[in-house]
Amino acid sequence: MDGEIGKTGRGIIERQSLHQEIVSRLRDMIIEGELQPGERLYEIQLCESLGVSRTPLREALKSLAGEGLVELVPGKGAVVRKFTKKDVHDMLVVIRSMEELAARLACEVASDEDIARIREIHNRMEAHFKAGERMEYYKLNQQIHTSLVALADNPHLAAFHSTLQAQLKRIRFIGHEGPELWAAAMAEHERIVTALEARDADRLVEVIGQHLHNAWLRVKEAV
Amino acid sequence: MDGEIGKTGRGIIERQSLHQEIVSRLRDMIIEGELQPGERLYEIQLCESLGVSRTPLREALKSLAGEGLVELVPGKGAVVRKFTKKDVHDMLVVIRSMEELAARLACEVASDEDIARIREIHNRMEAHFKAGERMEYYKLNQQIHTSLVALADNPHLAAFHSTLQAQLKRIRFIGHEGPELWAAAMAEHERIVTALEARDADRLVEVIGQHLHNAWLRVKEAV
DNA sequence: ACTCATAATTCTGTATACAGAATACATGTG
DNA sequence: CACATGTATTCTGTATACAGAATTATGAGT
Repeated sequence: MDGEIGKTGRGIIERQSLHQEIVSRLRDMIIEGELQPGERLYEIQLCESLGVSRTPLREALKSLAGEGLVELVPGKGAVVRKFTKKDVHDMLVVIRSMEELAARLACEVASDEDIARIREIHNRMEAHFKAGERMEYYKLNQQIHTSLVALADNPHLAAFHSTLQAQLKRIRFIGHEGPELWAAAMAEHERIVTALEARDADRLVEVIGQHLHNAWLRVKEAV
Repeated sequence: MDGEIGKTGRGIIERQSLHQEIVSRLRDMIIEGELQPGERLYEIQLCESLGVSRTPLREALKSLAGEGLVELVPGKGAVVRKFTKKDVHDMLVVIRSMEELAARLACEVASDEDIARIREIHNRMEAHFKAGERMEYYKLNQQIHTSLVALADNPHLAAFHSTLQAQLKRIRFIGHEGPELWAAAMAEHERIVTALEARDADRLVEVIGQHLHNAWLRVKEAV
């Protein structure tokens, strides 16, 4: 594979700052489980596999620490952050509250076009669901939640939501629910989009709350 | 003044990692307005004033970028983040939602001793209010909000709240309300603590929501 | 064989050095 | 005098080098 990024990306786009590239690269490695929770990150080792020197790598690790994906132990270095069951629960409580807030705001300020776009994503997601394409479904699932929060037109809320979602991604990646739970999640999404289209804030909040409560039930055993 | 930190702190405590020291030092400089919003941060200049080399300084800037206090413009470096009126409003909306969530959780899980400790902080704050000691009041004000969130026993919520509070600190620092607004804020705090002691979640949420809504009214002109 | 001490190695933390990009300034031209 | 262009300087981005701490390996003593 040889995934060096040091000399790639020189083509059409003038490269979007090496820093960002290292960060998102490492983020993906953590989320996809290539770097496992609790695993110590040896700098030189990572440098070689990424084709970068230590200085930018260390800076990237500092950024990831800010996102809560790695932990910096002084004198020991970086470790992939480990989440306990309580951590996951706590995070879901917070993300639920954030999405509920976003829901209320979105019902007020979102344009009809924005809402239509959500419906469109939802439809595509349903297609992947029916086709049993887990990965594609999963990605659109993330996207629909992100888009919903974006409708609230509150960048700060969106930022917090985004980092929380990144932290949870790793967990949800594991949480392979069976077909019946999957179908239930899909149905919840349908209710969410419907409530949004009706701009029924109270109902939307209730449905989203339920959806994330169920999300906890779905993953709680897996953690 | 000569506030170098490169060779200090070698005494009793073995020094709490230079990185953290630089970060909190810069954070203070930003919050207290020594580094003004929009101001470009020249690395070498900062290095000299802090007595540190560029490498750890740059790493600290990356951390601060994660906290949202500085902005990293690729090819240009770090700039103290500038907040618009909408930014401040958006942040207060989010922090309000977080504190409301914390309030509900706190009413359930907080111990009587924890609540008593909040009352104790409140009393000290009231004393400073009566004595007209703004700075001491201000610090305890921050502390009481932080402590309230801590009662919810949700570290993730607490972390987000903390970074938001840091970002807002700079603003509130400016927002010097007159005596009558100050008294109103004090009265709101009294109601908050009372509701907490009664573990009346609904009322607590309402009062906190009002308090932060008023906080917006108090600072909106100053931004 | 086990334990403790000591040496060797490895890794982190920091400083310095160099290359490329951005900015500012000065000079020349219409 | 305005504007463009070339040059010089400054700053960022990255790599390398060195010092100190942590970890692991080694060996002597019991």
